[in-house]
Amino acid sequence: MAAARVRTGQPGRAAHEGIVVRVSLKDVAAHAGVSIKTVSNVVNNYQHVTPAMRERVQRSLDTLGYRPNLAARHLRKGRTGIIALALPELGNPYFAELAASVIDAASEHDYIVLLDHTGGMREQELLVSQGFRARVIDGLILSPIELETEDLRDRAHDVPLVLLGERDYDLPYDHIAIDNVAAARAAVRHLIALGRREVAFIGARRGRSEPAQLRVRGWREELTAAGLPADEKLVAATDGWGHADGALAMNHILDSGRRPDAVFAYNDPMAIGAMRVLHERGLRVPEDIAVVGFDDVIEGRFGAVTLTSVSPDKAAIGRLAVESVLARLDDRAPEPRRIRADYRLVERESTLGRPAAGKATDV
Amino acid sequence: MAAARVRTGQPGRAAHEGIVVRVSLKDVAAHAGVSIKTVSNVVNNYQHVTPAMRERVQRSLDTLGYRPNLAARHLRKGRTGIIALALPELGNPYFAELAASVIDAASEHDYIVLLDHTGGMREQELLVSQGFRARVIDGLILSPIELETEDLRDRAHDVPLVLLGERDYDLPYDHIAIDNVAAARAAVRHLIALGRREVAFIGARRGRSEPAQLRVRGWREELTAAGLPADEKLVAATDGWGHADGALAMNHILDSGRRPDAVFAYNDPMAIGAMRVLHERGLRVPEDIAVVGFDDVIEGRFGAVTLTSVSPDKAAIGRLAVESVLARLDDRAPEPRRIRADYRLVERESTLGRPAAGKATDV
DNA sequence: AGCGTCATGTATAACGTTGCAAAACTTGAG
DNA sequence: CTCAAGTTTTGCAACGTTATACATGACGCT
Repeated sequence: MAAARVRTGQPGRAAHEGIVVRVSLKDVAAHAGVSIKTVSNVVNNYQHVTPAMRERVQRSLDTLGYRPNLAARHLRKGRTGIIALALPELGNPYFAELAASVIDAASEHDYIVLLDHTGGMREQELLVSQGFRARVIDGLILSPIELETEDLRDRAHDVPLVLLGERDYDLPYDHIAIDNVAAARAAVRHLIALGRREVAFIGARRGRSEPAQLRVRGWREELTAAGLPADEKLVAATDGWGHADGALAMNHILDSGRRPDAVFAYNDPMAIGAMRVLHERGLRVPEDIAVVGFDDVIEGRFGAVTLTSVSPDKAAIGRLAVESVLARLDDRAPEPRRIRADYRLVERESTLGRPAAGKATDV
Repeated sequence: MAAARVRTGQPGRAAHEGIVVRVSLKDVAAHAGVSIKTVSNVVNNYQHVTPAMRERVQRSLDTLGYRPNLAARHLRKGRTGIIALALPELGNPYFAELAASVIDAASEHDYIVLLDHTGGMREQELLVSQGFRARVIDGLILSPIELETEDLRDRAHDVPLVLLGERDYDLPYDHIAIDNVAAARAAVRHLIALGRREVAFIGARRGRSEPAQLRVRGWREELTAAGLPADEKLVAATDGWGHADGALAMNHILDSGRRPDAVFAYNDPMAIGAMRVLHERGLRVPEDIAVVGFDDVIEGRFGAVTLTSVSPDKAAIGRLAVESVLARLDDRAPEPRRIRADYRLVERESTLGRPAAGKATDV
């Protein structure tokens, strides 16, 4: 009962008994006996206000419990204090952790985050990028999967856009990502250094847009550099990027009669799905097959076999994304930039030691 | 260059070359040669507009590419079209999946979701519940952890609040949750039916507020009902609810010299953390120790040992939460209600079969 | 003393929308 | 042909804020 919707007919009366009425600058001005603008000046920390006046107004502000009406402020200033973050899938812990990092970074600048998910579907991504889903935002951070260059080219919109993730567009937008090719090469290099010779890649996306292409390229380049064949038969394409897709892809490779001694997965959930399949089929990780994932999500650290993974600096990515949007909003920010975030390879049990089979003679 | 911030000095000019200028009702009215209000009427599907007029205005609307200014609309109507969702931790996949479900449900009603996370900390939860974090919202869905009854009692606010989760407050707010006691009892009953006699509980929260108390109670009640001792020494308290906390708690119990034949964890991440510890210490799941989790997150289905778990109907919870908020917004909605969502127990490998030790004579 | 300069406070006009009530039309009955 | 009773359209005010430009007064410098 206490907090039901209550509104007095006469706006401007002070709050009492825990019931809130909206109090506006006008009310505060009346209470303090000054003009509305002066109250506004105090609220906005305008420079030229005498300490005495400031204190007097502040007292009224506190007494009445004034809280600015953001809609009005927005209408006047054209700013909302909200940025949107559109991610493919919240179910993937990488994106969930990234979202948390963006929310925290935004919060430091007094910005609030409106979260949306696209399911990685072009249609949804288009809607988001055109601003049809959320229209009260100052800026947009988008992690696209299927979106094409032309979809973004004619984005008729003045809301600053910052792109996240692996997709690479030749367009004048800020783009924040780790160096996916280099990171993939580091992962494959690690496997090769362990004596692995047949490295499969799971998670190349079906369809024309090939969002996973940078990681596939890294895989190919590193194998080639090591003088090993980059056998495209060992690249398994999938429809999605979840645990189940990883499991499917792993089964697919094994069913084809191949028995790679290492697997590099597009991301951790897929790697974990693949490991489950290996377990079901009696293959040991890492002895028979080493596995490397991507994203370093928390669950990779608690399986029966902990997962080696490429670990992007999520906190940095979130922070950089927010800062880029805000910079562009304020017309600071030079040319659109491609920003590289840090990453590192975290080695765990899934790549511990040399292969059992290939090195059987050692035993 | 194409989509940089561009604004003409003269608002009201039509869009051209992919550059957007803000076009208002006034511009459309001028273009169509009618009053602003008539355009507004068309936009809002007002009843008394002749088809001819409607079409004429619509043509101008389309030509100029009118899009309503939500700030102005909000200022006028007092609605934003945004509801906030405040969750403890996005890193926990349960909450991530729940967030996805809320976003989808809101989207069906043309509402957008502002996401916040509290870290499960009272201070943050208080801020959120008082509306200090997000002030542009029509309603709030909050999943509290540490918040106390008194914190909510004097919530001086007219924004509808809907509570989610296990915490139970005796306050006039809608509250959506599964029957935690019954669900916990079902989990424990399942363990007992498998012949387990010493069931540990991990994840009772330290501190006075005891957010996990309902599940602990279910554990206690079911054991007692089965004539088994509910040994409080088998209840492990933790600081958090992540994988690491589960691992810690499991180690704690084993280090104390106890060797339960089953573990019921507060949630899946804790259960998985516990299973990792069991694996490290050479205990087999489920032969030596059966494990049941809570929340049925996706990762539980892909470990080396898949996890039996209580599966709340997340889609329903999200939908019910959104509907409750909106109902209260429209002053439909009777008394504040306690709504029970469905759940079921999903049995997987971690509770497959009878204990190896206790039933050794059978072999 | 006179003048310009600067600090401080204020009145007013937007921002784009919708509710209200009145104006301008239609229609039909008498 | 008039008038009442609609139907359709319009004008105006208001939502709460801030930018602009102006008014006031204090101060320092000739």
